[in-house]
Amino acid sequence: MGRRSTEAANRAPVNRQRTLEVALAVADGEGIEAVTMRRLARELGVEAASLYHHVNGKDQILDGLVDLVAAEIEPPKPSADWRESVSQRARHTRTTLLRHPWAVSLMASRTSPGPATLRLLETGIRCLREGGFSIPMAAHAVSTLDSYVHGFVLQEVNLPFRNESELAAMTTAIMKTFPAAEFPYLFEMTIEHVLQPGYAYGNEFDYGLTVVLNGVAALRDQ
Amino acid sequence: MGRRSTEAANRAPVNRQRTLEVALAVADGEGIEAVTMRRLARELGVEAASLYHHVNGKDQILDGLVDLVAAEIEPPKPSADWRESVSQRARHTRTTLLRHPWAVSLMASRTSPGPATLRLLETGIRCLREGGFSIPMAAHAVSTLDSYVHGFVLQEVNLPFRNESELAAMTTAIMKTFPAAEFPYLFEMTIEHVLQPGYAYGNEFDYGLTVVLNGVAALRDQ
DNA sequence: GGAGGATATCTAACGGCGTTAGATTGATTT
DNA sequence: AAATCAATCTAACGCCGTTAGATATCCTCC
Repeated sequence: MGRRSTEAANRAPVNRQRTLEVALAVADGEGIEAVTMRRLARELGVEAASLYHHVNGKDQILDGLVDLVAAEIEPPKPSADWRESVSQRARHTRTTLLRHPWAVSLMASRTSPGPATLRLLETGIRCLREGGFSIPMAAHAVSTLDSYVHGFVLQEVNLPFRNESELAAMTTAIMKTFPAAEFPYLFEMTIEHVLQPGYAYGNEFDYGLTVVLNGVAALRDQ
Repeated sequence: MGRRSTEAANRAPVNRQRTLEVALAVADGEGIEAVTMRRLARELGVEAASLYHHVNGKDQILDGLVDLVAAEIEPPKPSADWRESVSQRARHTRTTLLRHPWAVSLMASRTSPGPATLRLLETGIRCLREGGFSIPMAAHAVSTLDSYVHGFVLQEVNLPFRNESELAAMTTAIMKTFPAAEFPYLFEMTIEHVLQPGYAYGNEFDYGLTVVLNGVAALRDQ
């Protein structure tokens, strides 16, 4: 009967790339845990088992997602100033990862890097090497920088609050659970810094980035 | 019949703490994905549903695991030198997390911090404050440091190789997949640095830590 | 000592997951 | 028209976290 055939014809073809696009949309919209074979299949108008003709398994989908996100990270503009280009790369990495909050943990845990992931690394090393870093110092520097950026964003995307009042609610709840005498410095910082109007954890990023860049600059001239 | 009763008597009592101990052992031995309600129950000589009388759900077990690991991180020895104590705290954090490779991602993603987690944070802030950091500078510093440490260990525990020869196999495999002209700096660094005898990614930690400490020191005197 | 209630455990099931085997369909080529 | 081949389907397997409700064990109080 032709019904099935017209349905199939009206449907965009299922393939690896379309599957990844759908997976990206689902992950962004409802979190990475909503990315299931059955869900992607439904989204593509197909049954779960059919996906295995286009993709080796879920792991390959996750690898593909990571590389999609890596590809989205805008490379730094060429600059004579290594500090500027390295800093740009770090900031672009962060903003991109914030758009795909599920991606940080995934990037670290995936096993086989895709082309975009390698390109991102290449870019980082290039900025440093062209800025005068020796090979070993560039290795130290890129490891330090990426560790900082990934570590920061990892914490940032997992914060259990999304605005100042939720933060206030959460911190005061924690403070009520424990006697103040037990964590004097923590409570002091909470009250006099974190709970001050205008505080946002994300603002710490630039301070830390400057710290790391300053430290890394010393490596260059070593 | 008394058989069941003696069995129950011979069995160590099931409770929250024992459940967490078993969960820790299973996670260390076979990875966090082996920590399932059914598995923990089997390990405790009980059915899965029974666990729900001692624990609210799997999330609570994961929270408990994170705090167990946090409690294991040895606090730095009191020292007049903030640099030394902060550095010790960072190194202890790393070595502990390396003993429980599943813990890094979990620590970041869990929502409600336990007492040991808070204590660890308190310790970090105290080292800095007693070392002469103002409240805002201590906030910047502890965020930067912990971001770096967690970020580094996150990459470290997810490395898809465990020794020099596996690293060599993997890197050469990657290099064969892509044309050398595409990633010149990356390949250069791989060949002239990473593949040199004695290289181990873990050694980068101390370089980065020094970098961050140097950068953070400038915050203090700002 | 027995009754009653609390606590702990059990069995059974629900809906979901990734994955596989094997049948079926549809289009393309011979 | 027959044969081939890729794409899809149905059905199932063994896991998962969690819940409802029956059952067993233990402690307390009369």
